[in-house]
Amino acid sequence: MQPPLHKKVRAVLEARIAGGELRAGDRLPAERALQDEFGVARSVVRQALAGLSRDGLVVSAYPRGYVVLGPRIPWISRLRLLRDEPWTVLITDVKEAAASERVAAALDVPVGSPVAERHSELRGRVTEDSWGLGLSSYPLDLVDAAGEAILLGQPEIDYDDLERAFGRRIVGYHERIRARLPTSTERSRLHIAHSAPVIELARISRTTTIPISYFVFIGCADCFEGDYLVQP
Amino acid sequence: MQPPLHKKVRAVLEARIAGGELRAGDRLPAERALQDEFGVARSVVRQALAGLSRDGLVVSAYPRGYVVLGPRIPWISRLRLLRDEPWTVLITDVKEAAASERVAAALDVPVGSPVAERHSELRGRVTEDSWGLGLSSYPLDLVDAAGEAILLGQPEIDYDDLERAFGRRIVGYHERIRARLPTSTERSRLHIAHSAPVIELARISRTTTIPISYFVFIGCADCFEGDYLVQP
DNA sequence: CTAAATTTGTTCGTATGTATC
DNA sequence: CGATACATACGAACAAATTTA
Repeated sequence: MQPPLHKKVRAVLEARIAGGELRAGDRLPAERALQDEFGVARSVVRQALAGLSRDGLVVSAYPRGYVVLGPRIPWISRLRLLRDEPWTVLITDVKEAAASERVAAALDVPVGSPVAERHSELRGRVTEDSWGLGLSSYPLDLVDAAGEAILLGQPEIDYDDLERAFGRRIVGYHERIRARLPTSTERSRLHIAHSAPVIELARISRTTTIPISYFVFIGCADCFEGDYLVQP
Repeated sequence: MQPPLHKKVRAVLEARIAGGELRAGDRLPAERALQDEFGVARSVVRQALAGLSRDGLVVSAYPRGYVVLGPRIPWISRLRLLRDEPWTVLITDVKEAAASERVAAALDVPVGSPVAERHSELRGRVTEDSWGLGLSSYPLDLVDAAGEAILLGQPEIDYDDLERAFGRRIVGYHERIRARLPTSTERSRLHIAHSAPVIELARISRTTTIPISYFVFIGCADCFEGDYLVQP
């Protein structure tokens, strides 16, 4: 059970964009050129491009190729940062915890079940302002020791890691965006006023049968916007 | 230059969901069954299903078929209504106007150019509460008389109408979601408190070269959430 | 101004893999 | 274990739109 080809192609292109090899405004090589380079069918290349387009990294400039839009923040690629300042992601805490009611409902496990929690924070690199708070939760009663090591030990986790930890393929995720006023905790951690709204993104990643990850990100409403490219 | 097949298939399935022929929780016919029914290739069926899935109307329940999630509000299908009450859409005003700075920037036309404006309102059918306000703007200097008639005359406009009015294919759109506090006008029209945030969705539809529609929807933050299904 | 080249979009057909029941 | 149904993958051809020669 190896990862599908289109994911590999996509990962390579993503790395080239993140690494600066392809910059915003650049044109991607033509589909047929990528087809030849990777030795795959054109449909595979197109699947990869569709994925990059969904995440806002590239856009089709038909019929002049695909244009790079620029790098995004990993795992919240559909939230666009409205600041020019460079940012940094801090993993502030990684621990085992008992599932709260909300997490339990999202992950479809009993309240109090063991979950891995990964707290993160996004902040500006210059001003050191905190722009957003993240929390990922993973059900621990579904993984073995090796999986637990991935979820609780690694500095960073991407989707491939997640699939390895659970030994299952992620078939999709469901993302919800809401706006609301901040709680007092959020106000103090994000240093925002009582009346400044926050934007909340909640994502449940699913295998074919069960949810395996619940991610919530809360950011200042004036720092982020949801950003979706849709091809009808 | 007729519309692509996958759009036709999608339109038929959309109509079946909107019309109640397919209800939430139902399973869609298998891809191969649809392939036979419509007499198209399976890739075409899959394109149609991918589109429905993006709009939150169906979801893949691999490998048990596609499941219907239920009808959505047209042209804001990616905003999910958080109320159970039935809703209704009112076209409150249709007129020619001069492009404001914001509209002009979005549509890439000079400030003051003629645009068609379509104001709409979404409200609960029982309580008659107003939940959201919509405004679509279309550049009029790019259409002929027939196009103008469509943009300024028809009761409802969908994407096919738009393509007819401009004689060009819409290749995609860019949707942005933001949260903010309401303006005084919005407060009074939506009957919300000063501190209750609103969610703002802005969408630019584009042909290959130019934007041809700018749509802004503003809703109470506690009435709507962005709702995105992503298949990585 | 026209024609060719380029590149994505659409569509077809087929085959095999994989998860669920 | 077999049937079902989606996921992945290959290959090919033509259409449509833009740029270039």
